[in-house]
Amino acid sequence: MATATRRGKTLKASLSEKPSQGQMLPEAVEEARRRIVQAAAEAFMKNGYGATSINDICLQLKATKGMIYHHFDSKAELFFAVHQRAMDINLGGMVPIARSGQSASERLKAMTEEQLRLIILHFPYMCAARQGVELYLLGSTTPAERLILRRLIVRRREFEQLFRSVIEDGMRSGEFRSVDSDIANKSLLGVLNWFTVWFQPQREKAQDRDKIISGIVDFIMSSVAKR
Amino acid sequence: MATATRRGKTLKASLSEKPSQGQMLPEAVEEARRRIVQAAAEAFMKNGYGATSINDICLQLKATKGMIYHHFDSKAELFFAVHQRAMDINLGGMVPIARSGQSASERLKAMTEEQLRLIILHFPYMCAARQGVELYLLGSTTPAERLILRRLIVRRREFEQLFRSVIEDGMRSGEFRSVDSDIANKSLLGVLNWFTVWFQPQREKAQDRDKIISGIVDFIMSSVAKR
DNA sequence: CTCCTTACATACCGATCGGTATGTGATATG
DNA sequence: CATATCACATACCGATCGGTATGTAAGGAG
Repeated sequence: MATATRRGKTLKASLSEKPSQGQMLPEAVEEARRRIVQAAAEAFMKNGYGATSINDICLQLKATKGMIYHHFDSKAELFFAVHQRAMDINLGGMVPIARSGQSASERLKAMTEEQLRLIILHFPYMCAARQGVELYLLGSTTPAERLILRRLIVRRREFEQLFRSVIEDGMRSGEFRSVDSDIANKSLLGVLNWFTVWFQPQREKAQDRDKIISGIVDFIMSSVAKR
Repeated sequence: MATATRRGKTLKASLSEKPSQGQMLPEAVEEARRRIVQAAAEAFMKNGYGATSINDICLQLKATKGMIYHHFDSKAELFFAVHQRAMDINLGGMVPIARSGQSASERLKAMTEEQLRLIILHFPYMCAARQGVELYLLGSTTPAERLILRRLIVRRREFEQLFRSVIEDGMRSGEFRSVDSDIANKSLLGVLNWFTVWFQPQREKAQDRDKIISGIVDFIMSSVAKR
């Protein structure tokens, strides 16, 4: 179709340096939103949610406040989008492993390993997500923000529950020693979450990363292994 | 001396509900500073450093901005005082145990247990201190703030080094299995630091607290124990 | 071509921020 | 008594915040 051809050209044009104004394709709009969320994630990582201004994100994005508010209603909703994306990544990575037919210890090992890789690969998102959890748990939010955060925390709990289930599976099957699964789970997540604080993606080299990952996996597996 | 007697009376008056104005005793000044730092710690815990305004602290303290700025030059210095106090508590608790003649595993167990108790006991300070570490590591600070934070991080490292030394002692003595002490240390601290995020002092009852503490200690000890 | 919508950019708003300048009442000093 | 100082309280400042109102250029529809 002629329309399709024209659309194809418009799409390519919109994906180049300067996107065209006026009516855009859904894909181009999606791309614009994606870029904003990416810039927001990086800004939130650097400054924290509270200390990040919309202007900071504009600077990162090399765009204006008008553009951001054209796509997102508020700073909170932008943070929501970042956190949402992080949970998509997390759940998308963990669910297949959790549902695989492997043994509990194999699954736990694969999950922690993959989770650490995902954190490194999507570092700004994961940093922002951790901040979201902190904000929610410490309860320092406006009612509007809290409403938005609540939805995210539901998915977060789903994510955390995956680890807990595997721990409990391992205890039932006798692979793991007897532990308080709730405490073990929170401690495990503490190790992973704190990783987003001290790890510096731009410093560490690839081989060091593998060492770090295997070291943390080792730490966690040992904490639930039988003596 | 007559002077001493008068001073004694003034001190008592200053420690009551409404402190007297005009010239105050050093002890009373110290008490005023202590109350400000306490209020600041609670505010920083609730809202985070960036999102906490001096007015928030005033509200918590039921005082005015004038009073706070009479005792502290800036918000950063106030945060510094909170973090400093937290490190006093931490080092004051850990050093004696670390230097005791006990075995590495006894020391590690005692240190984590005591650290968790200290976190619960001085919760606002510990939450603020964790935020300080995050702020520093993520590097989102003004040059002035960074200068102040740097001094704190030195003490923080001293604190963290205590755990690391014990881990290495345990490996040398054969009490612990062979691990990457740096990774194990950071993971251990992750468990402790994340505890300040998910633990809610006002909810948990005393007996539950003991269960939580022993659960976390168990998790950590197992992670370094020999199979 | 005109007209409308989209996708921004620009200019601006009230609120709030950290910080300061100044006023005020109590007390120590001489 | 006068005077100085301390310990605040009050009033205020420029800067910056999240958010909005409006202008404008680029398409698509007819």
